[in-house]
Amino acid sequence: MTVKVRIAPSPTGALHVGTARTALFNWLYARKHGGQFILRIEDTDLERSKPEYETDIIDGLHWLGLEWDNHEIHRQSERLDIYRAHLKRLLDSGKAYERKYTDEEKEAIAMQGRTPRDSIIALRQPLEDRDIAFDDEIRGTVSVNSKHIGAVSLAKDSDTPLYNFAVVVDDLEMGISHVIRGEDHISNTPKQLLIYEALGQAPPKFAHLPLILGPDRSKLSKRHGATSINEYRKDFLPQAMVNFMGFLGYTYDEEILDAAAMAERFELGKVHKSGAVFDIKKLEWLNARYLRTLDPKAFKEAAGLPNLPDAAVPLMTERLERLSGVAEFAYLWERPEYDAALLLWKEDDAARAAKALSLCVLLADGGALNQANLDQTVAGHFDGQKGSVYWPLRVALSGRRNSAGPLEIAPVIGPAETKARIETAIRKLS
RNA sequence: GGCCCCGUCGUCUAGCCCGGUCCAGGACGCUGCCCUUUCACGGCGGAAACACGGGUUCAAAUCCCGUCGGGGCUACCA
Repeated sequence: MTVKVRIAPSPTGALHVGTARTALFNWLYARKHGGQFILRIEDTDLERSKPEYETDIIDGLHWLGLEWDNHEIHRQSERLDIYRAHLKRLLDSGKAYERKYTDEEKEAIAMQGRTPRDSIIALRQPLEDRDIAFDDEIRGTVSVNSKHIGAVSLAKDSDTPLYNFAVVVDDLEMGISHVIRGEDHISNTPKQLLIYEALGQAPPKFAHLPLILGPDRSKLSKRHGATSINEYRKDFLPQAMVNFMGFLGYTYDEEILDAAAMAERFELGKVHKSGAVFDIKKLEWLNARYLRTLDPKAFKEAAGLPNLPDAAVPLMTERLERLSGVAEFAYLWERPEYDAALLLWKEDDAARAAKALSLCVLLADGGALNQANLDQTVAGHFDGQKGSVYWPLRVALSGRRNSAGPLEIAPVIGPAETKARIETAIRKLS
């Protein structure tokens, strides 16, 4: 069977991590089987759909590197003719009908603050009770009795199809082989099965992915914090994000692997059944790992610091978890502000620190500020107390309680700036 | 409420299908020590889980039943 899958986001909000993860799994499955991966924008809800959300979703998918087939974007709003034709057939054959709302129903709708219409086009459902079942690729058989399935609404009118109907028609028309989507759609599936039946067509295979959960184990949503992929772009590398999302509902033998490697190993049947909590700590750990593998050019681009000297890169990547953390390294490109007291190592006094720094200036002048000479200074003048020399020197260069080492910083800022900063420190001590 | 899905360390999970090799393994996080001028990296340790109750069996995290718990859905949204 030719594999053809799709990601079908609705442009009623920015790209949600759940949607991104679903996109990834679909992409993985398509890659694994040499199939196609389609992007379909489900914008039948005219009131809530916004072009800027569509743009955001597309940008986010590009950022993650989840490219879809032919770069073609299918929009439901541009396929109205197709739904209309199918709807007409259903109406003509009596499989669908115009369902009048009762006064009670209208009242209930009005209670929700919407103005009710008089009728809707619905599926005419069989009267007898029977089990509607499907074989989920992840969960096995899922079965629901038809009496528990409510009215299946198809369209508001011939020009405005509703979700369940549009999805079925599109999946059919596009020849989708596997519908891989979130678990929150399980209860829609029996309704859609009824529509396939009315249309006289065989349904595709279904696979329902476990949900991504917040710390309280409910479906990840706004109240848990950032849910939009956009909000992660300033801190995380797309490779880390993809690697992380790949583990939300699946286990690979290795911890670190890229999308192509995941695709090789991916099997639908191995997807987990229960929801996974989105653990930002693990994402940070992964991100740190990926950051360290970046070459200077790639890092500078990702960090938005095009003018950073290459020598500064390893020093930063070894310490960063989030991209926005680069601010902590401002001492590499601007002279730091700090309190003189910070220059004092443990019980050392200003005189001792000043003496250490003066010796450092001498070394810096001679272009001899290196470990061997520094250690010699420590041994010769400071009773082997390395901190008495290294600490004030480091603070002179970084202005921080915590930072990279002085011998790492000096080459980055250059000899002249190094000397100037040490002299500034000595002045602070007098 | 009804329907559906799920239930191994705090979190992601291996093991469960094909019962013994599991006084349950790995990773993140937490934590102790080492390295060390600080931070980070790195190395070596530690604490930490089979939801509960029955049953089947010589033997159950693994099979069966029940209970409890959590979640999803219940639109003229998707």
